[in-house]
Amino acid sequence: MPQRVTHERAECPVARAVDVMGDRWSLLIVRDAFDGIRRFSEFQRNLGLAKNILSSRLRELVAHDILEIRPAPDGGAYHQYALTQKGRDLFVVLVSLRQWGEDHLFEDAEPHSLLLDTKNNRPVRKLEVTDDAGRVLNPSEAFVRKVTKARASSPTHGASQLTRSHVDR
Amino acid sequence: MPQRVTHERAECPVARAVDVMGDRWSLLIVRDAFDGIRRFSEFQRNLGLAKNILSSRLRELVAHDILEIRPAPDGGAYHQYALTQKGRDLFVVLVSLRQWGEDHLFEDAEPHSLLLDTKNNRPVRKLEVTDDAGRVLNPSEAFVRKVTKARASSPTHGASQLTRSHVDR
DNA sequence: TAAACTGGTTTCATATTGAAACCACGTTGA
DNA sequence: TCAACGTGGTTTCAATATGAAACCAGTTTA
Repeated sequence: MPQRVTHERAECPVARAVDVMGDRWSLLIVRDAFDGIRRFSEFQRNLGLAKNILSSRLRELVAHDILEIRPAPDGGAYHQYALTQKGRDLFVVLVSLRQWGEDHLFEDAEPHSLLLDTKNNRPVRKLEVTDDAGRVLNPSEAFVRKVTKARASSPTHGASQLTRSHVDR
Repeated sequence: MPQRVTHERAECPVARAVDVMGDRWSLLIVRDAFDGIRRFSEFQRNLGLAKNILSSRLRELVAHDILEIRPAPDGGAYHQYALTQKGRDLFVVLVSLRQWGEDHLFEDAEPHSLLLDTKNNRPVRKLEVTDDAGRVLNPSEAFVRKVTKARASSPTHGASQLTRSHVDR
């Protein structure tokens, strides 16, 4: 009985983020929102996904406070889906995915859309991971420190949090 | 008849990237690979996903040249899954997701793992999108320019590439 | 006032996911 | 030496998610 595996309570922020945004449509919906798309039918036309799926994804994104519903600005009957601050903060994620895609998912001569800055119409700079002094870090120069159990007051002291079910799946 | 919608040939690099990495497991497998995980059973134990799914995801990641299979370093019978350069280039994507998760998916007092730089054990700096001169850009200061049809030699001249099926779905 | 559009929901078929059983091979270790 | 165990899977089958299409109520538009 496969119920969807969830990482909602994971201690790893990547896992939680993937839990929320790690599907085939949510990130593309947010991308379109950055491009100014606001209405159901626009999303649907642009993305070419089924209406029921779009409906369900929009509902989830609103529930996660990534999009919010606003009344139509012209007083019309419909409403809009707009990015919240939490949604706008996905900008870097989208840019990183875009840059990786540009670098690795297109043939050399193949054209792709470009992210330009409004001021001088030039491509955005390549993102880099840096230390707190601004020095560029490659993957081998960083590591993940697992959450440290609260010192001297650990509730479930010795028991590893990594313990998992022991069935053979 | 729902066959999986694909964005393989999209002109938008984000769409292609999501097509490859936009599922519940691929990014987490790559995350674990960054943490030094190499073996089938380690991935399985760490992620707690079913073996058939892991098997299929590893196969896809290898097919996409994000992971590669290497012989066991100790000459053993098993083999390893190691990141390729294309896989290592996902580092920024993972870091951006991590930072978004840290900022928006944890309660204030709730502990989470941390990405530190090896040199001085301090958290990595927050990623920022900048223009080509290094000036920080917020989402409203950038825009996507769609691929421009080759000037003066457009093959399918007037036909919009955004045309989609017209059925009501 | 009828036609078209908007923003959905419902229905139903197919695809994907997940758990568990199974399996071949290699290694321990008694 | 041979039984038990671990590894790295594949197979089977049930449950869930996705997608296409039909449907629908309310709103514009002609």
